[in-house]
Amino acid sequence: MWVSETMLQQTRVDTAVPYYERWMAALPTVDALARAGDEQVLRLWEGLGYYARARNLSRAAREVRERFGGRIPADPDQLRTLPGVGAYTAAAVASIAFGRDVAAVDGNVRRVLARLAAVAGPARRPPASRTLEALAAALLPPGTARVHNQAVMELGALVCTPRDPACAACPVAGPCRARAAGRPEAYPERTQKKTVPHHRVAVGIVCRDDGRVFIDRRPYGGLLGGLWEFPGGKIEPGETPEDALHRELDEEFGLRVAVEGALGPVPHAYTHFRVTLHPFLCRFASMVPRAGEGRPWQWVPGDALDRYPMPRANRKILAQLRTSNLEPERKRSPCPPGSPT
DNA sequence: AAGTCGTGGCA
DNA sequence: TTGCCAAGACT
Repeated sequence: MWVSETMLQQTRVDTAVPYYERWMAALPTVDALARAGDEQVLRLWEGLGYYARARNLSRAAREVRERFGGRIPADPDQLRTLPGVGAYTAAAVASIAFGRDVAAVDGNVRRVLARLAAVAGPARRPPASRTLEALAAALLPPGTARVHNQAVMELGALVCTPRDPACAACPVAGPCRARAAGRPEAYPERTQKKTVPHHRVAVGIVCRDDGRVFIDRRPYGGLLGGLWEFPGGKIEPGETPEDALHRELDEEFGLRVAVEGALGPVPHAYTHFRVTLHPFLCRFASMVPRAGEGRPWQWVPGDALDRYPMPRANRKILAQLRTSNLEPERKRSPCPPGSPT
């Protein structure tokens, strides 16, 4: 339940299911998770997004071992102290896995209750959020949390949907005040969205004559933290993609390359900005590594790239490379033949 | 309180 | 193409 609820944060069930099956097969117990390395954990998580969830999950497994004797606590307040476990996940695990009588309030529940009681204001922020939490607790029939929580979430997911809710099929259409008011989809109130910035990024697939490719590891804590990627960086105003590539490779790694060809631009959308990747196939020329604490990097065989956790956008580039005619003349071995899974 | 943090499906 | 959003947590 803990793993599945974590995977389901901001993620659709259909998306999470195959990841869940694969994860539980590889790491079936808290102890197995506690002993697993971040490399394996992130590889299992690759493609699901919000990678802090995976890092927190393995950290929390170690805490369960050390602080709770290897037993996942049943008390929501204790669950809540584990990294990555917030109010919703604590309540979901406590109620569904352990039968505790606590209301789990997720986005579905907020929407259902906001409509049922016509609660004004953005549902995720006070004072509406407090009203909705109190309402959820008050409407929870004692002794039924395990089924009740899932029923309300399911109602929100299948019937009381964000747009065009199926009120005709709703078991609580009668007392629903938003429906009575005529516009159920007006609840909960939307918060205004900002227009997302768009960045252009140059990316280098840098190959050596021995068929190895350069990758670096993104710092923990930030965007795509802990994942490996092809080097590169933001294209500044007035700069060509190729100029940006040479500048970034030199600045970050002291890496000099010869560009052998360009791949098509790869569009990719993150949560709060969009990027267009401009990938270049490059031949390694020289490298004078920077002194100090740069980010980790290494040369890996092209066919080993699928063993490293990488961002989705990098996999897109790799897939494009395989279907292009841009692969360079080979001296000894292919560069990179990598067949990502 | 408001920003950060992925990805894929859909209109 | 663009915006919206989906079983949130953390800073």
